[in-house]
Amino acid sequence: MSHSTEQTPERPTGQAVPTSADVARLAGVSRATVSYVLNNTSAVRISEPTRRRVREAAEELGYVPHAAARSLRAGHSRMVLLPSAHIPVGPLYSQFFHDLQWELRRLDYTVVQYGSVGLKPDEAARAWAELRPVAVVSLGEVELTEQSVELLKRSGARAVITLGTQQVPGTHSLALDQGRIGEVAIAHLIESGRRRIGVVVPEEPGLGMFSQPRLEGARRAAETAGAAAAGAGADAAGVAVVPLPLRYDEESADELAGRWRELGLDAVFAYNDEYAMLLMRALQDAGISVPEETAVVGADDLLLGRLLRPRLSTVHIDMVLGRELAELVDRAVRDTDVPPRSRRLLDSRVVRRESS
Amino acid sequence: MSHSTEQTPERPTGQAVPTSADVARLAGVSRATVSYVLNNTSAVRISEPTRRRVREAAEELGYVPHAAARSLRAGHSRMVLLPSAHIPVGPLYSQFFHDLQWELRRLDYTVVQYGSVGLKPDEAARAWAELRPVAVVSLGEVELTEQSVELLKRSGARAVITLGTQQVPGTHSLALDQGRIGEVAIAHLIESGRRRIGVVVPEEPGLGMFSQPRLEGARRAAETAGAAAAGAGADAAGVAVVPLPLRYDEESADELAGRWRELGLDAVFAYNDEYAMLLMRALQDAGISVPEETAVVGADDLLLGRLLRPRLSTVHIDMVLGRELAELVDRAVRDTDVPPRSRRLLDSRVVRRESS
DNA sequence: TTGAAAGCGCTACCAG
DNA sequence: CTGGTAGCGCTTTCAA
Repeated sequence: MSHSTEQTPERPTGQAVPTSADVARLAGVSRATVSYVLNNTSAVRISEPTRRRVREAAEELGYVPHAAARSLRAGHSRMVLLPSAHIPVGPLYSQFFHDLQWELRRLDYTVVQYGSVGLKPDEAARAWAELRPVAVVSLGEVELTEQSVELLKRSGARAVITLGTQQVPGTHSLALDQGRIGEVAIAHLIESGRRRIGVVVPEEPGLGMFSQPRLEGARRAAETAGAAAAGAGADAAGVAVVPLPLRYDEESADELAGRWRELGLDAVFAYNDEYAMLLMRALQDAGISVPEETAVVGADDLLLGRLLRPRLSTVHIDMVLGRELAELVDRAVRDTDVPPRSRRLLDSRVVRRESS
Repeated sequence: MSHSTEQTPERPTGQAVPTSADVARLAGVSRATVSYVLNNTSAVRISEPTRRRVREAAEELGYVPHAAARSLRAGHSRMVLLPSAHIPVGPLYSQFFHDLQWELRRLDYTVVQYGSVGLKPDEAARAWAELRPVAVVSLGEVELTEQSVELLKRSGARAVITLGTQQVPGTHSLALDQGRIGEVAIAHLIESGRRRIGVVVPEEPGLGMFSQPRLEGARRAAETAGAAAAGAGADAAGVAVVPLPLRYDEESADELAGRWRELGLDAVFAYNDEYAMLLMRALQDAGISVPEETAVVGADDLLLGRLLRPRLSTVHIDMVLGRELAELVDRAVRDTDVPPRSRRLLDSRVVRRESS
């Protein structure tokens, strides 16, 4: 209310974004001093009165440093970029995501999700590179090619980390090992004496990344069991795995249930709990008894599985800790020489309830 | 493989991020020319051979422009910042989110989600302001105060848009009107002859923003009905609305169902379909018949509601179009003088099935 | 203890 | 048609 600067009506609506120079002027010091004070630069000693004047001036003007200018000067940023696309994901995934962001922030990174819907891999990588992130953590929504990674690294990214099945050179890839989910599900069903096992493969776009590895894992488990049984001379050699395309709607489920008997299946791994609920309903409506005639296993261990009747057996997934990943990012950023290696960070186990 | 620049082994691992100067050098032109070519500046004509040389050089080096430098120079960015927190949200919300991003990108904005978990309103606003976004679209995860908005605007944000119930001065606030959801649900139940109506209020943190308005809407509907009935001399004056705190787990639901009869309720609006499923299961297990003894209404019109028995009545929510919002953002950014006004962009209607 | 000045990468004026 | 150059906001030597 009492500042001489008020008499400059050249900018109608207070459009001027205050800079450190403005702060310096108001505090009667140089821009350098402002920078020292506001960043608590320890290498230099500023008198307490000066500090206060600077701080008050900054407060007064509502000064906020310009991140772009800062990182331009510094030659690097502390931005971790998480590409995000449109994937329908459950509470597990989103919890993990949340933890990751939280931990990265604790380590003083600026976490930014970059919506990359509908961009081709190289376009996407380019767009990310423009922001000069210090690290990119791709949860697999967007496919990374080798040259994408190359581009990112050339643009200053000190760590590129991928979650998912892709194994791209130059990245730290954390295998979420979706295959294991299918594997344990099918192993459980075989152990329960089932022999012709359906595996639901959602037709929704964007889910292939999860469903394909699960299907492959299922096949692996069947082969393993077959080989073991053959070796033992048992009769289990003939385990069949049948892919079952399914859309997430009633019509598709009813259609599938309608031809269930001709498929001759005695069990199904339904991709996840939600698809399991859908399919189980359709099966029951079609007069197929669960688990007697057909066993059903979901995945994700959602609450809703316990609410169904029969209670749904499911694959419980231990999601990688956001904390662990955050620390990997930090280490990779600090020592560029952490060798890009793969680790598996997801384990799965069957929770048997009543549907299998 | 054949460049004279290869003989500069000063930087071991190709650490150098190529700049426009590098491109210029390689192409044998000035940095200005590089800029013109790469931005297709129409105000200036560059010969085709030169253009090609520049493009090839850029390609060669893997040059990617530095967004920070660019926007520093330009004095503004085209970044739209979406604060994101940890809210368990359904497919509606995430579809909307996706559309919004898509449309904003079409309008040539850079959309960035900024994880703002655990930041106080003013800290958050400051962090956002450092990035100098041209617009901020808060979907309500983080509370915006009047001075937050002031700060953002002073930092160059030309539009601050809030979705949610908050009505902050200086923002375009799009009322998602959660209240209306409770309103239509309760109106429907009253119309069906129910008089003592429970309203589930989730205890999960972060949901208050949705649940409180829904509860208030429910109360409003009850009052309205009461007044109308009193005016008509009818016996409906005594509509009671009872808040029912509930955690999203079986224990909490069983506990609630256990004292259901003493609550003397003949209907319940269960916040959404998932809570409805949880509660309905608990009620049925406790021997309460649905809908005879107690009617149940959910919200969100999820597929799972149709899979339940009885089929779940629900409130279908017409979510605001991402497209519409994107256009509002664009208009607000271009004409600063679009008056910040409120609009309601969500409508709701009851889908009656079997549970009510 | 503080100030002057250089320069990060980029674009937009003006000269040539 | 192309090149030189100033300057966006910031940090950080180097001098005073």
